[in-house]
Amino acid sequence: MPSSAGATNFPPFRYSARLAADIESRWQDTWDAEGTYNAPNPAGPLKDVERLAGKPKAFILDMFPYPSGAGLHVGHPLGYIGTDVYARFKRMKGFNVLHALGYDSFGLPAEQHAITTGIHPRINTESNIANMRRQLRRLGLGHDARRSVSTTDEEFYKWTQWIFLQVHGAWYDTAQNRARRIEELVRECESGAHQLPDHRAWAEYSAQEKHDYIDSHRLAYLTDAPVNWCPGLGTILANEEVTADGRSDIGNYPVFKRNMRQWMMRITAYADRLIDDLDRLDWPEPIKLMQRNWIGKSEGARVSFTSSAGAIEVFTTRPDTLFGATFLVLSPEHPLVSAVTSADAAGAVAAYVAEAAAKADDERQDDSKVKTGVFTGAYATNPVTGKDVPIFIADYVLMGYGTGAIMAVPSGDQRDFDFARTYNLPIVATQMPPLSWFEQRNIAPSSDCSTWPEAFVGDGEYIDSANDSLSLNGLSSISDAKSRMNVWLQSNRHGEATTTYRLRDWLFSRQRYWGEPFPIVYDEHGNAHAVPQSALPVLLPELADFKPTTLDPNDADSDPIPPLARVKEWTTVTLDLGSGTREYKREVNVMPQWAGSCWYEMRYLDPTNADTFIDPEVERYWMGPQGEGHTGGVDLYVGGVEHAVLHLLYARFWHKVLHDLGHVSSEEPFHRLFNQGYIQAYAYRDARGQTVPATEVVEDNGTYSWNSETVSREYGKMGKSLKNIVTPDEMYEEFGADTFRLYEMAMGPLDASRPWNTRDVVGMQRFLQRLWRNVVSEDTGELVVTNEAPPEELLRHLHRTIAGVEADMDGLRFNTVIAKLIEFNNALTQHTTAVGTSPRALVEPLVQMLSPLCPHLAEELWNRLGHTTTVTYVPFPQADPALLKEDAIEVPVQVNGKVRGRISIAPDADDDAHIAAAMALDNVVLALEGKTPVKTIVVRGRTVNIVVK
RNA sequence: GCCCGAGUGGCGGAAUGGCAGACGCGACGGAUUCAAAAUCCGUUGUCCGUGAGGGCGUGUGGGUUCGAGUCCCACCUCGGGCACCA
Repeated sequence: MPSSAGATNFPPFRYSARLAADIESRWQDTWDAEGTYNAPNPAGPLKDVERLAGKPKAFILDMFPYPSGAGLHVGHPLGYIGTDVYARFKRMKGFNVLHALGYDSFGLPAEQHAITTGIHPRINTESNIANMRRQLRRLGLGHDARRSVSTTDEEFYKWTQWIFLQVHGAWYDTAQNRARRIEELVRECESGAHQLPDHRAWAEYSAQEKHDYIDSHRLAYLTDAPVNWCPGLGTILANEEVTADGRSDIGNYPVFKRNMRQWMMRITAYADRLIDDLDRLDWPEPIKLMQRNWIGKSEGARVSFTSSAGAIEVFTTRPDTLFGATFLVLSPEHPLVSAVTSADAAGAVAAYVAEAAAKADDERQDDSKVKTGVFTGAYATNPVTGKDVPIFIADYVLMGYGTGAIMAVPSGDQRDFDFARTYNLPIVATQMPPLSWFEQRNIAPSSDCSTWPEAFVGDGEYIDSANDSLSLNGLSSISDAKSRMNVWLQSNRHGEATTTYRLRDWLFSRQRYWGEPFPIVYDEHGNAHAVPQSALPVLLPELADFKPTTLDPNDADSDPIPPLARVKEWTTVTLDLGSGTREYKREVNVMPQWAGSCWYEMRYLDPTNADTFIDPEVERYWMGPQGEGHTGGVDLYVGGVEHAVLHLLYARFWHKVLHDLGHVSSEEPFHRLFNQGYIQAYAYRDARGQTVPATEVVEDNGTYSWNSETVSREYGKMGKSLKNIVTPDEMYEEFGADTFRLYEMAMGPLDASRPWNTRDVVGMQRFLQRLWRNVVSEDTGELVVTNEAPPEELLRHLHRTIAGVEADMDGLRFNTVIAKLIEFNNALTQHTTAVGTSPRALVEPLVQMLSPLCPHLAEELWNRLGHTTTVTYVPFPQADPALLKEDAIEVPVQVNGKVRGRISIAPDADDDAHIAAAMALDNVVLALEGKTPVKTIVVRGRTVNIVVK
C-alpha cells in the first residue's frame, strides 16, 4: 500500500535516507580499505616519511571519552563531528592531520556494573567500546583507527605506571624551578650541596632517616590526607555523596572525616608555572580565569599574634589592614584550640568543634548562612596596636588553607563584618571609602563603621593606621600600604610576606579494583619501593567479587579493605630490589581515572611503540614547540567546559613533569583549547511528576500535552530516566549520517548549548536533496552537469562563498559555513531549475566545500563527476580577489541614529561623496526639514549619520 | 555560597560599536495534482496605516556614545565547576 504508492511516484534517484545509507556504507568501507585517514609518523612503527612531504602538521584532539554502557545519544558526537569537519578542512588546506579517538575505559561505572551483575568489568568495558566504535564508524569520522588506544589495555597502562614511576622518582628543585631525578637529590645530599634541615651531616642520618627524607621530597608521596570514610559501605566517598548531616547518600550510613594514608601528587610545586604558562596558551579567557582562581595564588603575609598558648600565626592577604584587626578566628581543627581555650569556655568550644567536624567544607563556606562561632575565652595581642583582641573559633575558617587561623578585619572583609555584627565585636575603619561609596549606599561619609551597611573593599585613603614606628596614614593604594606593612613586620620580627595557594596536592589513591595498580611495593618496615621498569606492567589480578568489604558502620577507626587486598597470592611478591631477594607487599589501592587521561594524547602519536611511551622524534613532530617561546602541544583540543579545571590542570602538571625530566619537548599538552557546548533536550512530566516519552508529547500554543493530559516541560540533559533520549542510530535510519552531521553543525555555534529538535533535521536533508539534484537527475541518475560557462553573478556569489566559508571554517563557525553554502546552493538551484543543467565550474567547488561536513555525499558526487581519487586531499577552492570586488555597495543613511534610507555608492568613495548622496535622498530631506545639521559622521562603506537639532 | 558562562521572532539561531532577525524549522498563501505526499514560488518580529511610511522592539533598570544586541554598573533567570563522577 504505502510501498506501491511510494514506489510509483518517488523519484528513483532521489537523495533519500536509503540512498544515503548505501552511499555512506560504501565509502566507509573504501576509507577503511584504503586507510584514507592514516596519518604518517616521522619515525617508529608508523613511519612514512614520503607522505610527510614537508606538509605542516595539525594534531586535532577530542577529549577522551568514557565508553558508557548506555551507548551514545545525539549529544555525544557534537564535538567529534566538529573536530572531524575541522580536520577534513585542514587536510584540504594541505596539512598532515592526525585525528584519532581512544577510550578512557577504567573507572567507577564499569566497577559498579561489575558489582551489581558479577560480570568482569573488562568484558563489559570491551563490549561497550565495541558498541561505541560501531556507532561512531557509522558517522564517517576520519580517524586513524590504528591509534585508537584504551587505558585498560595492558600495553597502555604499562606506560601509565611508568609515568607514575617518573613522578615518584623526581623531586622539585625550587632553585632551578623544575623537577629533577631523585638520584640527583641523593647525590646532592651526599656531597653536601643540598642544605639539610638540621645540623647533622647526611652520613649521620640512619638508613631509615635517609629513606624518609628522600621520600618526603618526591613528587608522588605518601601522607595522611583527610577523606570521607564510610565503613558501612567500605569505601571513601566524594563530597557530593555525603549528605548535609554527614551520612552516605547510598544506604544512609555514618561518614567519618578522618585522615588516611594516601598517595599524593605534589602539583602545588608547579602552582606558579601552571599560572604563568596560561599566558602562552591559546585557550578561552574564562577557562584561564577558572584555572587561575582554582590555583588561587594570593600574596600576603604571615603575622604572628602572641597569646597565652604561644604565638598564633595567621595568614592574611591584607596585611595593610592589620590596624583594624579586632579579633582572631581559628579553624575548629586548629592545633592550638585546646591550649588557648579557657576553662569556662571549654564545654562550648568542644561542642562546636564536634559540630563543625560533621559538616562538609562547601557547606561551611556557604556565605549565605549565618556565621557561627564560639569565643575561646582567650586573647591575643595585635602586634601593631598592642591591644588585646579576643580569639574565636568559627567553621568558616578552614584548616587546609593558609595557616588555619585568620586575623579578622571587619571593616575590610565582608565575612568578618558579618561575624562582628553577629557577636557585637568592634569594627574599626583603617581606610576611608571614597565619597561615591557612601552616595551609592545613601549614607553620610563617616569613618564610624557603625553607620556602614557592609565592609569596604578597595582603594581608599588609610586612616588611624599608625604606631610609633609605622604609619600608613595618607597612603591611598593597597599595594603601597601592603609593602610598607610587610617591611615593618619583617624588620620587627612579627611576620613576613608570603604567598599561599588555594590549590592542594592531588589525592591519587582509590580504594577500588578497576584502575591501574600502583607499581609500588612495601618492605617489612612499611617503606615504599618502586617496582623496576622491567617488571611493568603490574597486571591487575583476576577477581570474582568486586564489592568493597563492608565493615561495622559505626567504627570510625577501621581501615578500608580494597578489593586487591583480598587477592593474597597477588599482594605478596618476591623481588630483588638491590638488597637481595626478599618478600614485599604490593600497594593495594589503584590509581584514579584521571591517570590515563593525563597523557593519552601522546600514546595516540605512537600507539604501538613497545620500547618507550612515545618516540621523542614523533613527539617533537606532532607536539613540539612551533617556535621561540611556543609551549608546543596539541593544535586543537575540543571538549566540554566541565573539564575546565581538574582534568586540564592534572594533565598539564604531568606533562610539565615529563618535560622537566627530558621525556617530551613540549611544555604544555594542549596548546589551543575550544569548549564545545552541550546538546540538551526537553523532558516532560505529568501531574504526578512522572516523566512521559518526549517524542509523544504534542505542543499547542505554548502548552504541552501527552495522551491529551497536560504535562510540564523541563530542560536539561538527555537521559534514560527523563525518557528524552534520541540516538544517532535513529538519525542514521531516518536521514543518514551526512544529514545528521550537518544538522548538528548547523543548529548553532559549536561552543553554545542548545536543545535537540528532531523536527528541524529535515531542513538539512532538503538542502542536500536540492544540492544532489543540482548534480544528479532524480529520475535517471544521470549527471546534469555541463561545461557551460557560469553566469557572472553566480560566479561572484561562488567566490564570496568560498572566502566566507574558508574564514568561518578556520574559526570553527560551522553554522555560518552551512548558511553560506545553502545560500549559494539556493542561487544555483534557481539557475539549474531554469536551464536544466549546472555549470561544472560552480558544482565542483561546492562539492569540495561540502566535503568536510558531509564527506560521504561529497565523495559520491566527486566520484560521479568523474574523479577517481578521494576528495579528502583535494586542495580547498581559492577565492579570486578580482571576483570579490563589488562595483557599488549599499550604505544606510541615519538621521540622529535612525535609518532613513540607503544609498548605493562605490566602495572607495570618499566622505564628501557619501554625504552628497545621503543629502539627496528624499526621505533624508524630509527628516531634515526645519532642523539644523550639527554634525555628520561617515564610516566609509558602513554608514552615514547626520546629527540634527 | 564561591568561581565561570548564557539570555535576540512561535522555535534553533545570524549580526569587526554602524541596515537587528542571515540560514533552517514551523505557520500562512499560491503553482503543480483527480486528490494527497513530494517539489517549486511567495509572505512571515510587533503595533498604526489602503499605501508610501511611521512608532516600538535583543531578560530588567541605569550609564557611556553621533550611534549599543555588542562596551560599563546593578539586578533577575537559566546552565557548568567546586578536588573520590571524570
